[in-house]
Amino acid sequence: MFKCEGFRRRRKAERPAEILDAAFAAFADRGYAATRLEDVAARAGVTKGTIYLYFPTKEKLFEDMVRSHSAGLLSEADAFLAGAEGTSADRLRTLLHFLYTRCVEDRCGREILRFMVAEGKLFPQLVAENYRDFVMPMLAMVNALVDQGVAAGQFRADLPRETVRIVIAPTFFLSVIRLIFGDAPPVDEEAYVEAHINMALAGLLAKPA
Amino acid sequence: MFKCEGFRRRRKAERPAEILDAAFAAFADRGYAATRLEDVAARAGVTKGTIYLYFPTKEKLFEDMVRSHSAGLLSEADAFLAGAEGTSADRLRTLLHFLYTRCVEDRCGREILRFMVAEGKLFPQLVAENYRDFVMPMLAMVNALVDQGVAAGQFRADLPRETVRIVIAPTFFLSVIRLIFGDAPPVDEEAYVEAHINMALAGLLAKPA
DNA sequence: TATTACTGACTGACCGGAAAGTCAATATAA
DNA sequence: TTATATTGACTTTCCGGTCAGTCAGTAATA
Repeated sequence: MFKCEGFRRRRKAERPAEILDAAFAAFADRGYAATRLEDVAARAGVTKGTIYLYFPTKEKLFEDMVRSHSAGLLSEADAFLAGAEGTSADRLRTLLHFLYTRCVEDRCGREILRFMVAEGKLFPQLVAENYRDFVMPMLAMVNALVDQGVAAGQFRADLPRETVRIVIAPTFFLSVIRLIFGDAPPVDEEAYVEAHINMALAGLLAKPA
Repeated sequence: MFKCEGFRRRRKAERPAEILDAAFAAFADRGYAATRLEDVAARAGVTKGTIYLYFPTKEKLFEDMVRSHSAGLLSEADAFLAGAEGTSADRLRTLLHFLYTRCVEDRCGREILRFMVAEGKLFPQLVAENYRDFVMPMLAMVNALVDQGVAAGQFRADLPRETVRIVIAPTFFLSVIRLIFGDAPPVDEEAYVEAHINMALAGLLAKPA
């Protein structure tokens, strides 16, 4: 038997997401330990008691927040790359562009990285989950792209293992820079991205015969 | 009139360093907010009251700890690079080797990065200091190396700006990986370093005529 | 050398405020 | 009137910071 839809019911359905969003903002701002649940509550426009109607503890709230904010990134990457056409070099450019916009530019992607670095020790399960569900498939995706490039004769055949991680490392570096320096990082981002693509292709492309 | 040297005097001289070391271990383990001064005291083999004989507040203790643990890194790098001989490529290898051993392998270097990412917002002055005293001179050093390589005709002349940051980015990436995953990171480090040097040189070296 | 007086590094009990988590009371939609 | 989403005061625990007291180690005296 379904209850009638109404205002209270709608609130109840929306509360968890509202609280999770508030939690993201609060935890990102001050870190797990220093964030008070009353801060989270205030941001969500409720009081502390309400949070406990939907989340049993502060820890669980944090974990659910990270999960809800990292889900979806991967499928997005998949879709983004599936639509990419052209040479292997073109597809690599597309991928790096995606990483820069979605994982560096976008605050959510960055802050997830901060949570991993800053709070990972307290939430080892969350770290493992994130690696399994996001990092590994992402690396596999890049690996596949590189393998295709090699198979097509466009990329060098003698690439050392781990080359893929080297290729994407600069995106993480810029993320870290922005985590540390906020939105006014001491880096010329446009030139940085250009230098990155330049160097990645120099390392990957097969020498013209 | 100088007092006689004695046991008590010696302790007093050594206490600050002992407390700073204990603080490093404690803060690195649990983060700034979650670390209790009694943890620090216990690690140093004293009680909380003693800490306050040498440091006015928890914040100041943290700041002094970071300063004491990041000082020296730069002069070390300077010395390391000054002793490097050979081609520009050789000198670059030497530099990357230094970064990997001193800033990635060594726990101290890594944890400083964690402090910047995790606690930087609370200690903006510390961030600025670290950038000014360590990151900037370090970048200048690498820049000088690259410029020499270009001048000597060993490196390409048309390198985009920010290339230097791209070159050292993979060392930071590995640091982050180890901060997140501890001492058993899901990376083949030897292959990683090889791939890094390989790609850096591919991007930098002038094409043989 | 033996005794005594003194110093100061160190202690640990204590305070006040803050924050996680609880629950009886309230308010409001139906 | 009933059901329930929400509140906010309350309890408990914890921790940064304080300070009066302790006692090992040193110097002065006999």
